[in-house]
Amino acid sequence: VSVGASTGQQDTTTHPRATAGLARTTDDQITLVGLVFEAAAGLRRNLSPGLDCELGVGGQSFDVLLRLARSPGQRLRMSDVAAQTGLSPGGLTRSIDRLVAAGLAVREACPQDRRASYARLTELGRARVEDALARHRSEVALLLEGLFTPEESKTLAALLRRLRDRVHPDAALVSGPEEPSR
Amino acid sequence: VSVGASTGQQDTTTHPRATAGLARTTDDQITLVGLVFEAAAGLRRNLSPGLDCELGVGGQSFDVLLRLARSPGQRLRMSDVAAQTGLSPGGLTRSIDRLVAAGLAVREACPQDRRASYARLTELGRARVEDALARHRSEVALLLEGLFTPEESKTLAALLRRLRDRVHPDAALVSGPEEPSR
DNA sequence: GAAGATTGACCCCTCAATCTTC
DNA sequence: GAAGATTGAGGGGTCAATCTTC
Repeated sequence: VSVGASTGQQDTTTHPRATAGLARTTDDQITLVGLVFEAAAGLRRNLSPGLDCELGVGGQSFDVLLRLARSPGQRLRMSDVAAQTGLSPGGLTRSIDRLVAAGLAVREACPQDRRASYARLTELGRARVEDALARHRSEVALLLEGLFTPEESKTLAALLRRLRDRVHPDAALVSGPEEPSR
Repeated sequence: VSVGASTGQQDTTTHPRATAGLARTTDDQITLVGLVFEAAAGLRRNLSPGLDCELGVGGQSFDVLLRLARSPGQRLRMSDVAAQTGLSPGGLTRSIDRLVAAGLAVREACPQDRRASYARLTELGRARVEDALARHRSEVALLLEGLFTPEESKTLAALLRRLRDRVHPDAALVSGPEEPSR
């Protein structure tokens, strides 16, 4: 996808008609969506390399690893991870395959429902997540240094959270307080 | 990449210690970055199908097409498109390949620099972009209906633009006022 | 030698079909 | 029959190597 918000600060009325008839009416909403995509892509390109080398399994696995790490018992059912991360079932299967191959996670059978299975972080996996998270923190801090005041940061987070809850509500589902398990 | 901002509204103090020792200290900045990724992923999954079927060439080409459409003469040098979209040179080559195969764009030699080449939208390409943009507009409007007040929308866009300019400055580079070209 | 573009090798995701278990 | 998970096929991306032109 990726939609362009592109045009600089003074979007409208820069170029009455850009050569042909393509309207330059940059709807606020289209611009907004484009900015989200561009910001995400920019962040990704800035932050991926660090996570990649820290995890050894492609930075895209970080999301999955983090979800597991934040869950009680460091384990989650496959389909729950898929819902939270937004990955397709197939994509998640392969993602867990890689983590298993790297020794960062293991699969466990689910006694209550023999169709389902859990993915659980290994000790190595837990350690790697912590390392990667630490590095991620410092890289983010460096990248965003001086960009927002605390209030701005708060405002941005609140608005983004509202957007996220609209377009990807499952991402907010954290495993919730269950019995500490084991 | 994709980092989890995950936890719902009441982030902190939901789960004093999630079974093991992984700190639940959700730094504001980490959360912010995670929210950007989650919002972008959510928007993508909501909006891609529409663009896909409207363009016939995978919705991810929309960004490239839009950049071309917004440029004078509907053409841009390959490397400029790559910089604006954030695609790698190789990725852009293949993306243009697909557009050419679909009849939406053509390659043109650059007289001033025989190393470079232009990608230019065909008439069909221009028409498709307009159709896709129209559909995109209505889908976005539907998706974001009632989410933000105009002021909130403005605030969010301003903050996101600042973030985007930090992490992906080239995205703002629009071809700028040149001679209308033909 | 550096820059613009392309190609080959490879990684990762999605979709649809399949199998098992509810 | 529906849900959870996996697999095969295929699309689309990156990186490194290469070729041409500056």
